[in-house]
Amino acid sequence: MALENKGQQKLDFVRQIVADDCKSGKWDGRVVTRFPPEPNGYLHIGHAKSICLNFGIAAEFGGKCHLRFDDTNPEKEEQEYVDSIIEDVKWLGWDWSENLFFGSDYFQQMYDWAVELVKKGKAYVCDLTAEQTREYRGGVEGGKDSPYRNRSVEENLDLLERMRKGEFPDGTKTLRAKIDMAHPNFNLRDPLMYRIVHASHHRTGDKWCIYPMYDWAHGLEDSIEKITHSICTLEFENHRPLYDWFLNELGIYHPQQIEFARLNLTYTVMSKRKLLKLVQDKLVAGWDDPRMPTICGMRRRGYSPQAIRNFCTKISVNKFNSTIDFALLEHCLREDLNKTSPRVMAVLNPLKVVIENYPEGKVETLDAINNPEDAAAGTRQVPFSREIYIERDDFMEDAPKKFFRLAPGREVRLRYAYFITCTNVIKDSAGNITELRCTYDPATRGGDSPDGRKVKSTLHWICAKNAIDAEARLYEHLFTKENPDDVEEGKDFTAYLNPNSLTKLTGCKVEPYLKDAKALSRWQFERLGYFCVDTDSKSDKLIFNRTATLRDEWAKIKGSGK
RNA sequence: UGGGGAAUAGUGUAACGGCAGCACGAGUGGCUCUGAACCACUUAGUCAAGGUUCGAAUCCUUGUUCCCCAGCCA
Repeated sequence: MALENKGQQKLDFVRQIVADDCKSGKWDGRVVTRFPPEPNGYLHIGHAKSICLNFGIAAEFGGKCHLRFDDTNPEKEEQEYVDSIIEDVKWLGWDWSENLFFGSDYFQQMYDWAVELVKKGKAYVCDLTAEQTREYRGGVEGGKDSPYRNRSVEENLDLLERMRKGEFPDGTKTLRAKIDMAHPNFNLRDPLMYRIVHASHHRTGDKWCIYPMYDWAHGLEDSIEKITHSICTLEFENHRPLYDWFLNELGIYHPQQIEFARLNLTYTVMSKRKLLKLVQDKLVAGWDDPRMPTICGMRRRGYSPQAIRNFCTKISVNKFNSTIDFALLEHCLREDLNKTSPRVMAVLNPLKVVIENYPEGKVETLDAINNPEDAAAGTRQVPFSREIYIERDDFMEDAPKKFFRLAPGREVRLRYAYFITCTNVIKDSAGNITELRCTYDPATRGGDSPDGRKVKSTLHWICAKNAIDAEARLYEHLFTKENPDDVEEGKDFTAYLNPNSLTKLTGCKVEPYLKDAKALSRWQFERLGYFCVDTDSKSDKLIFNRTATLRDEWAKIKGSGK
């Protein structure tokens, strides 16, 4: 496992704490972190930040990182999500070894500890309804004590036991910690520990009808697993006093909670609720729609695990909210894909070219380099004949000065093949260009001219006789706004969905070399971008997702109107 | 309004009382059988005002702005 932080002496604030603790011997040199997802949705790039932080720290400091499902709410959690989360963390390249845990496995221990707190007079059964509980909690001026706050230990013990046994309907009773109803931090105003929910749990079935709240459960889970550094997001900062209170009252092993800022990305929504809405309202094709910032969506789009990990290293970790420029993610993507993706030629919008002085019926094969960044990737053979396809965008009848590509009378190079010169433009009755006539120079075979003359550009092309048809799916940002939540009163984040976020192109032409390309394999289509074989692709119906375009100088010139 | 956090180029992130640096983006040029990659250069910053100090992004004071918290969600 490559350590992205190896040799990096600047530690982020979390790693600094861990390093200091290792030095002082606070945890006897142990480092144990955990990634604790709730299995109620698919993982996204924001989770990747947390995953890389937790697993990364464990790897760098010679510790362990647990994968723990925080499954304390049976009404929202499903096995489907457990499976996808396991798959995604694995795909990102992290390994939890035997340390796969479920919060629900600790339900009995949690209950025993609750009984202990009741016996200490630190917890009580409360009969207030949800609405009353809210009223009693109060506002900034403070709350007031529940009328059930001073029940005897015996009565509380009896009621708690009967809650567990299922004697009471949902919502009629709760177990609450007895702390301080006037505390300025709302989380300490006698927080709920258990609520009654007669629902089947994806792992414990109907064994339990009371379920622990996050604040009660989470620290206990960390304690049981002997976590050293419990890393969570900023919104739990207000909960830390409660995290500490429970562990102190119980007098059990007490990890340190550390909070960091969650990831925000331009042109992206990150909350599970919003992603779920996109899926449920069919605004995207599913959780793994390549436009989604989910791990499975990005995988299908063609992102590599390494690109995502490099990105997570690069953005670092901090305590204040920030929004990362999507361009940085794309930079990390291209950086990795450039090194690792085999090159191939494909024509997205074909324009037929007939090379008039090339012998009819002749087919020859030419050597092409698979990856100029990686000599070990070797070479392949590309067929060539009299009729080929080039990209429509690579020809202009009235070419401006900065357009270097093919135009009437102009000579260009066909990659790995020959120099050709455009001699004639053929149009249909509506004036659309349907075909180009060219001549070639046989002396330039392979792409070099013996007389040393230069051409301004090199075009990709596909031999018409051997071309394979393919579909290409081109993606843009899902939203047209950098911040999709920045909308007018009364609208929500779906108001600025990009109508052009997906363009399906059929009739694309690709090299025969791609005939058996495997699902999810990643390629660079030369001069166009990085593409990934879609999971729905078949050998007789190839589908490619455009992961990212190549940086495109000409597009900038064209776009600026120069 | 109570409590908890935080502010460094357009964006992100370093500098831990001692030269404000790096990356992305943007721009210019070089190179090129990918207008890619690569290389060089340019651009632009300490929230504000006071104070301590030989010296402050860093310490102190005051202010400003932003984020989080009143689910029987996590």
